[in-house]
Amino acid sequence: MAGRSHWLVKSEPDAFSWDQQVANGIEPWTGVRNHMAKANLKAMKKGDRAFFYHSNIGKEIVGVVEVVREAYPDPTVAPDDPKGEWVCVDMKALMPFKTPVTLAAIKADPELADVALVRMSRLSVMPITPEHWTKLCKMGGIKA
DNA sequence: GCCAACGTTGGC
DNA sequence: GCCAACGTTGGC
Repeated sequence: MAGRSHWLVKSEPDAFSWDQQVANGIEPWTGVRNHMAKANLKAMKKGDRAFFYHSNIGKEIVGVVEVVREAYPDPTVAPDDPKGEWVCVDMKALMPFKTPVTLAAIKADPELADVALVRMSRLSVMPITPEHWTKLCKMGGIKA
């Protein structure tokens, strides 16, 4: 499909890991409390794909997920949250990377120097350009 | 365990 | 509205 966007989402495996995503199948991606990340979540369309990145432990891209439900109110937001409304999307595990792509490998590649993961390390949901998507899929040993 | 980056908070 | 202090995240 034309115009499909690509993303990268981060999770600490202690909190929510790729294995859990695979085991659960479809899983709401909740807990985002950052405005830039929220804007990215809202921009996701059904059918968009995202890399699943393990932060802190592993520090590597471990698989690909697909957006199966577009942004809706995050049920984990406290009713009295002064920040008001946050959103989440539903993700489905699509396929694992044959070879996880580590942060070190991404940093070591000049072509990937401007991937948001490197430049804005604290952002938990970020867009990935088509070029970077293709390259990272190749590095992960899967077809884009 | 430390430190850098960055968002948020609170005093003014 | 500015800016310093503080808390959180995430890499090392």
